[in-house]
Amino acid sequence: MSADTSKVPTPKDTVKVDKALEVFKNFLSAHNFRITDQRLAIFEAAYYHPEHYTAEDLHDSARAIDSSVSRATVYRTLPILVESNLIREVDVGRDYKYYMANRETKTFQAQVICAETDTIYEVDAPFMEWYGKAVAEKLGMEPISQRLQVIARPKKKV
Amino acid sequence: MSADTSKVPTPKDTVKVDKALEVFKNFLSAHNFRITDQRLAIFEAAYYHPEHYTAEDLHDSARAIDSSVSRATVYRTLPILVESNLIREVDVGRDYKYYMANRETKTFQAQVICAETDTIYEVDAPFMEWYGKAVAEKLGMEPISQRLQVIARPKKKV
DNA sequence: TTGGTTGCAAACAATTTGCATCTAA
DNA sequence: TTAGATGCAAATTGTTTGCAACCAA
Repeated sequence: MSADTSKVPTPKDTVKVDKALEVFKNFLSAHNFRITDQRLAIFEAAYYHPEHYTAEDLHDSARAIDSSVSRATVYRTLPILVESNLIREVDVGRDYKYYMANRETKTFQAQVICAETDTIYEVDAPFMEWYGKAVAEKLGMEPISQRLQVIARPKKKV
Repeated sequence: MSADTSKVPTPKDTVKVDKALEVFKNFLSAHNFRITDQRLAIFEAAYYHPEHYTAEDLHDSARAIDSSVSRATVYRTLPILVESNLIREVDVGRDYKYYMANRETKTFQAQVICAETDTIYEVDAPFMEWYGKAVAEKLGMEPISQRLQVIARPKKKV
């Protein structure tokens, strides 16, 4: 998350932080959206939040940075963050949505949801991109996005 | 769907209809649930409904059979139908759920959702069973269920 | 100055639930 | 007879929206 206070941030950290923040600011400007304290607080909370989080989680985290952030503004800012590709939505079929930072997106990822702990794991699933394309192909279509989700339980040790 | 009215139902049709109904009635009895007119109407509407449908769609269809069926009873009966494996839930990430009859389930099916028409297509995806297992395996888990969904658009004709 | 933003509270929409009444077994 | 079912309407819950006050550009 935020820099370890026990030492000065490394140049590398600074560069990374600035890059994402810059992307966000540029995105706002490019769309004639204003750069407000609330949006910056939500960005910081959203981009550096570890693991998956709900809108409510994000509301809490953003308030810790700027207590004036309202729930409505969180909900209004989430689509902007998703659109700018800084975070992504992870819908696992609950009645609320999860989000997570897009810090270092590599290959396609599937979600494995543990039925016992409800934890959501992101797992590399490199073949999916191709396989989803093959499935869509059967209907003469091309994929825009896809998701593979596996509800699973821990294997019993033998 | 229902028998062609231009001819007498074949013995085969009759057997199929009776079988599903019997499964439902047996399921109810086995769980000490009562066999009511409303549940029978909902079963019939749910099991013979073509394609995917929402709870609201089902409510309409069931009312056409028995006008006394309330929305609450539809919602209360859906889990029973899913549990008895006569229908299955198809969650495509909207704010309401879809259902569809489990008439002849063969291999694993993926959903392809057309971004232009919103139509949901069920497509055989025989490898998924194995692939989902492989993905869960990476975490030392075994799959309980899985879903592959592809949002797609029609390919442009060249 | 002014058009985009905000917080608040009310509005929404799908689904669930409390309760008095009904009914299958 | 009686435990389970039903319809109705109210409640729930995550999310959206109208609006007057605000404020970034």
